[in-house]
Formats: sequence, C-alpha cells, structure tokens
Amino acid sequence: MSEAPVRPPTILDVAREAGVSKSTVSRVLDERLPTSHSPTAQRVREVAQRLGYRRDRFASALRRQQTRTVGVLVPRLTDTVMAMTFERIAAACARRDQFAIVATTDDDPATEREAIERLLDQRVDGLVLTTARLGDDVTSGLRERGVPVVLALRSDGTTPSAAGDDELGGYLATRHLVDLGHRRIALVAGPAYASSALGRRAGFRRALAEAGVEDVDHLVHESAFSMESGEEVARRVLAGTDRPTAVFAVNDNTAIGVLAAAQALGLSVPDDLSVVGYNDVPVSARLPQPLTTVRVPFDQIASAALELLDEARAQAPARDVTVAPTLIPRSTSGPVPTQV
Amino acid sequence: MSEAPVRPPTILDVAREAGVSKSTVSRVLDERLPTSHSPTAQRVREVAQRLGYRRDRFASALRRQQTRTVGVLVPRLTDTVMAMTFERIAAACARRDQFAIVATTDDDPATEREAIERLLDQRVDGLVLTTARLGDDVTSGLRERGVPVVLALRSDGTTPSAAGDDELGGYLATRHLVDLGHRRIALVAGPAYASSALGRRAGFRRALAEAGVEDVDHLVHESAFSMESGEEVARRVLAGTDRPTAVFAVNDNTAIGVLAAAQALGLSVPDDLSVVGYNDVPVSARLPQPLTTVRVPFDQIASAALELLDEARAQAPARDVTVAPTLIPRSTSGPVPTQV
DNA sequence: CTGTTAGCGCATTCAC
DNA sequence: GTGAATGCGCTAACAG
Repeated sequence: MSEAPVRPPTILDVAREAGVSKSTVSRVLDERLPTSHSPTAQRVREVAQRLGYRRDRFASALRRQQTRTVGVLVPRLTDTVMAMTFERIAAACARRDQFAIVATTDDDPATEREAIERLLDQRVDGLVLTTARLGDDVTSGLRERGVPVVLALRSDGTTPSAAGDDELGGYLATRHLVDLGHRRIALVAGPAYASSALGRRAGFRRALAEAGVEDVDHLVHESAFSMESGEEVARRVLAGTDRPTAVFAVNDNTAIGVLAAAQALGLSVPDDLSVVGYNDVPVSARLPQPLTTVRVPFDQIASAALELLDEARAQAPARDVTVAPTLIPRSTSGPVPTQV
Repeated sequence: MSEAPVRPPTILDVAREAGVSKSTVSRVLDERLPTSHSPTAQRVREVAQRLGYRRDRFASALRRQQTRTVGVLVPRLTDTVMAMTFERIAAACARRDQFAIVATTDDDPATEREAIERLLDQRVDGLVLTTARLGDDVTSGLRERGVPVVLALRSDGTTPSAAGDDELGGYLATRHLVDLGHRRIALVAGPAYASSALGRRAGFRRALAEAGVEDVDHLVHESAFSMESGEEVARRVLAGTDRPTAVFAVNDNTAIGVLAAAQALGLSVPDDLSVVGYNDVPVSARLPQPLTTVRVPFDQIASAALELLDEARAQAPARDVTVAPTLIPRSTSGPVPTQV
C-alpha cells in the first residue's frame, strides 16, 4: 500500500512518445530558441504537455552553466520595504521564467558575507543587493569573481543600480511641509552610509533653500532606519528648545517612531506637529493617524534591477536607473500651528 | 583586459591536487557519511579548503535526487508574521545545511497552485505550507505525487503541522481582559477557514465561560486577517449599542485596524476601550499606543516544521507539534471603564 | 531540421 | 579503505 514513487517524465520519455530523438525534444522546448511551428515541434509540445513534462532545472543548469536563478540580499524581510522589494523582484523573475531566492544579512557584515556565499552556492546567475553602503565594497570582490551584481534601492556610484529618485522624494516631502507654512522642519536623516538617506537629505536641503532657509545643519539628525531610532531621536529633538513644527523622517519606520515619541510627549499630530514619512508601507495608511508619506514604485525598481543584471551579464557598461516617487498626503501633515 | 572567467574548482581538481581519485574525494566530503580521520581524508579536506572547493549543488542534486532545498509557501511576505516565519525557517535550514526558498500565493487558489508548481520545479525536497484552509486540501494531491508536505502556523487535522497553541493564546488574551474586569469583550475573530483563528476563538470562549459569560455568539465577529478588515469590523461593532469595553483581535494587523477605528470614533485607548492583538510583530511595540499582544515562538515553530518534514520523508506517521505562546501586556489594555 | 555522440560535476555501483 | 566505470537529465557540437 505504499505510494508509487512516480518519477517525473524525462526528456527521453517525451522523445519516445513523440517518436523523435531527445535532442529534438530538447531543441523544441528550448525557450531561448525561436519557436518552431513545424509539425514535429507541435507534436513534441503536445506530448510534453500531455505527459506533464517539466524540464529538470538541475540537469539543465549543469549543462547550460546557468540556473535562471537570481539571488537577492536584504537586511531583513521583517522590514516591510525589503519584503515589498523582494516580492516585486520575485514577481518580475516569474514573468521572465527566472526564480528569485533571498538571504538576509541582519545588517551584519560577517552575516552578509556568509549570506552571499550561500547564494553563490545556489549557483545564482547574478545578485541583487539592497545592502550597499557607501565606502564599503563587497561588489568589486564579486565582480572579480565574475559574478554579475547590481544594486537596488541604493547606489554606490560604481555598481549598476535601480533606485527611487531619493533627492526628488526628499524634496517633495519637504516642499509639502514648506507649502503648509512650516520652516522649522527637523530631519530624521537616516544613516550616512546609505545613498538613499543622503539623497533624501539633499532634497530636504533643496526645498528649504528654495524657501529661504539656509541654516539647516542643526535641523538634520542622523539616525538608523528603525522605529526605535526614530523614537529616540524624536524624543531628543522634540524636547529641546525651539521645537520644530514638523518632522520629515527618512522612512515610515522612523516616522512611526516619531509619532510614538510625539504621543508620549503629549503633542498632538498634526496640530502641534506635522510628520512625513517615506516608502508608503501598508501599515502607514492604517495608523490611527494615517501617515503622509512618499510612495516609491517598487515594481519599476524590481524590473529595472533585472534588466541591469542582464546588462551586467552582457558586460555592458554600468548605468543607473532612477524612478520618480509620489507624495501621498494623509492626515499627519497640516498647517503650521499659530504661535501663542 | 577582460576578467578571467575563473571556473570554480571541481572535485577533480581536488583529487588531482591531493593525489587521489575523485571517488575518494566525493566520499571524504560526503556529509552524510561518518567523518573519516584517516591521513588521506585529512589531506583531501585540507586541499579542498585550500582550493576553495564548494560542491556543485546542481551536479550533486542530479545524482542524489535530492536538493537539500525546502520550499515555503506564504500568502505574502509583506505580512510581517509571514516574513518572520520564513526568516526563521530559512535560519533553521541554514543550520542544517539546507536552503529555504519561498513563493507567495496572495491568498488566491490559482496563484497558489502556480506557486506550488514553481517550487516543485525547483526540485525542493519538501514543502512547508502556511496557507492551509480547513476543508480544502492541496496536501493530499501533493502526497499522492510523493511530495513531503507539512503545515506551519495552521493545521488541517491530517497533514503534520507545527503551530502555536492558539487555544491557549486566545485564552491568555481573553483571560487578561477578564482579569481587568471586562465582560463585554468583542472578538474580531478572523476567517473560519483558518485553524489558528478557530483556536483563538475557542480560547476566547473558554476564558469567558470561566468568567460566567455564556452567551458569547453575539460577541464574535468574523473578519479577514488584514488591517482593513479589523478597522471595518470595529467601526461596525464600536458604533452599535451595548458597545464592548474591550476587543480581542485575532492578530496584530486587525488590532491595528481596531485602534484606527477607535481613534476615528473618538474613543480613547485604554480608557474607553481595551485592545489586545496577537503575534507581537515588531511594529506592535512601537505604536503610539504600544499594543498588548500574545507572543508566538516562531523559531520553535520553524525548527519543528523542518523536523516534521524529515519525518514525512521517512514515511513516519503524521503528528502535530504545538508550542505555547506568552501574553505581552502593554498599554492598550486597562481596567474596565466605570459606568457613567 | 534531425539524430548521434559526448560530457556538465557528482555519487554510486562494483571490483580490488 | 581505494579507484575505474557508469549514468543522473539535459544541452551542445557535429555530421548528415
């Protein structure tokens, strides 16, 4: 009564059933070749379909020396931005008959090295890294080993990258606050090692400069990307003298931390304090105070990353793709409070 | 000046360098065999290490007919519970020299079937499903095809499963509210197709029965698992007559939706309304009102799922593993408001 | 367009 | 213990 260990049909089964050689089957089913419409080809496809034939990717990869698999490296999947990014990359891979696998670094360089080796052990055809830090380069070592690499969400000035236009996003967020009358706007700036954070910072400066605010250094507060960090920075900034009337946070996580700090300090949002985040993660729209934020087209970034990976494989010169974000005004931003 | 396309060393390179045959190398490096300490074995290992030899998983899998890869199916990774679960499964896989790959279903049966086929195309050695629905069985079809399958987070009464003790968790959450004096406690109950939701519902009933509340049917409100659903249900329930003094929500997502509804209706938490969630996702601790919730040991669930998968491969009889959750009291739960 | 042949890198016979 | 030979399932080089 044990189950039949039904071995899936091989190319040879299809060949026999269709009365051709296995080479013919292999060629007919080769997705890289132009589709033949000869009677033989049609019969082979029909038989393959009927037998439920699926190519063994392992045997195929062994021979082709490529796996149609892309490795994606993220700090952690519990960061919704990273989960979204990976999901979109996986979907884009599915559309091109590739498969995306993921590994996490937990923001730790040693773990990152291990994670990369684990991905390479899976013989991925290329890597998409979301973990780039300015001044640190894992990518050069990888390229020396002949591994195609691109960056997503961040750039490093060297490796091909697909990212949002962070300068524009930072400008839009800040400009929104400026338009509402705010001038004393604090920036929870994120870490200096991330190009994304620096870009948003530059946009912040541009918007304030346009509004005639030049002395902005004291408004910029470095932070991590976490909720904890946002709360901690906000507690400090909001408790000080000359309290800002608005905060632009480098991402939704830190913005949520800012909201928590505001609540703890008894500040009402947006009456006492306006807050703008970045990324538009799903929870942002569903907070007790729906968060004003900047939406990033993650699916465009995902598709672009895969195209850049193709180019990298073809030894094409490196280029960067940048896609424009959109401001999503919600209820955490409002007019500047009238002075008392 | 093009880069050297350095082919990674094969078992043959190691064999030559160590002066033995490739069979010997293969055996020495076979992790399933007991480690030999003969001089030859030590030399082979030393050479392999020195050359940076890594076994080609594709060639190996082709021969062994097993890939040391586990497929994980989740509804979506942007649901932090699912992201946590997958992360822990991936970590547990890493500890046992396996690799976890993931595919998403978006809660859609057709997408689910495709996702399963995509995972099977990757020749996974087994599947971990987090998407089980009572009364619907994907798993029987898979077992007929000889694919080892286990469930995580949910159970279906048939397939081996690793999950939290949802009845206990539901009891702990409700008991906490009962202890604070609440009796009119609404349950945002989740969907009836999920065993997890039903378990929490049962625990809810037990705690209320203990408190002498028997007529609970009108307190139970079915929902989805999303923030949207939680908000929608809460808007209805909190607007009605005989407003409950507390809400136990089937998960943190719906609890966040409840908080949003409470805010919109001008109810203060926990003064007018207590709210308890489930899962303790990271954002819960960082909400403007840190959420009282139930913590689930996801890493134990992950490890157990992989053990069950081993057992399934060995044709062992199906069993379920259940791990105990913990109540995490925070600031959304407080004493029942005094009647006015 | 088709079939024959060889081999990707490894694990497993089988003989020693 | 060790080595020679075979083949996992597929693709590619070659000849027709």
